[in-house]
Amino acid sequence: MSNHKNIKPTESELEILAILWEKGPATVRDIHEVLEQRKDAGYTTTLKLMQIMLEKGLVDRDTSNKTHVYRATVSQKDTQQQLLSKMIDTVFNGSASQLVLQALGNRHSSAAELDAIKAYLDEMEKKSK
Amino acid sequence: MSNHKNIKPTESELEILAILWEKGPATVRDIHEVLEQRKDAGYTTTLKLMQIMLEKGLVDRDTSNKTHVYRATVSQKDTQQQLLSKMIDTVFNGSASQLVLQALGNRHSSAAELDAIKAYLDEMEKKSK
DNA sequence: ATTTGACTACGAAAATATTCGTAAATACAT
DNA sequence: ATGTATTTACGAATATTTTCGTAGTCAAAT
Repeated sequence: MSNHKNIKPTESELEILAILWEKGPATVRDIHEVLEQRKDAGYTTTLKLMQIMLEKGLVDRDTSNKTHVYRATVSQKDTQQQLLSKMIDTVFNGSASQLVLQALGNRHSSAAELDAIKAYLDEMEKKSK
Repeated sequence: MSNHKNIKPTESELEILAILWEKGPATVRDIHEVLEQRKDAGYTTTLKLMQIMLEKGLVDRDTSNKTHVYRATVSQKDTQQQLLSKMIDTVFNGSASQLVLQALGNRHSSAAELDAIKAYLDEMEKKSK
């Protein structure tokens, strides 16, 4: 029952969220240093983006120190779910399993990962009986 | 080795592509009638979008009759792959299997679909030996 | 031949997203 | 205290996407 709000981050916002999810709470500079490695954007661009994300409620921040610390307010899982759902609907004809096969097909997954998926499938079938 | 180009349709373009993939070649009116059911956009809006898609090479068209017939030039599969890849990278920490579990979790898939996935996994494991 | 209706072309407005420059605030070192 | 470096705030320029109005074309019906 987690979350009913529509999470719709833009492309750039998603990149920032991803970093926040991975590293946990971080400053603008932290984020910017990561982004800098793949794109070239100015520092204030990152800052502005994060301020906009604050307005939208995608993040909040601790302003008790001069250098603010930002934190994602939307969970990675909810966001994943949201985006997946949309993608399945629009690009995979509404079929989750079609997406699954496609995802497994063109990526390498370790044997352990595959086993985990199989175990999960077994679990589902058991429950559905 | 189908396709090296970067397919990056916008949100609206993707909706149109989805319809073209499903119905095959279609006129602007065909597309618009489908879109009309979920959003309210004017006819010329759809037309303009499709003209832009033509410029970008996402579609081509048969102009031998007055009413042009559009056809997707990018395949559904290539587009799926492209979008999936990006999504896995940015939202699923690079792990395809993480995406798979998430996709299976919150959607209903039929027993037959699940079996198909399992069969596929078995196939992969066999080959990797 | 004229009207009517459906179509395309196209420019441009409106909405949204991205980028950046500049100013003000703060902390720290000299 | 003054200078330096780092930060935030914020307006505004730019770029991109979406929307639509208007004009012109064509074919079929009157």
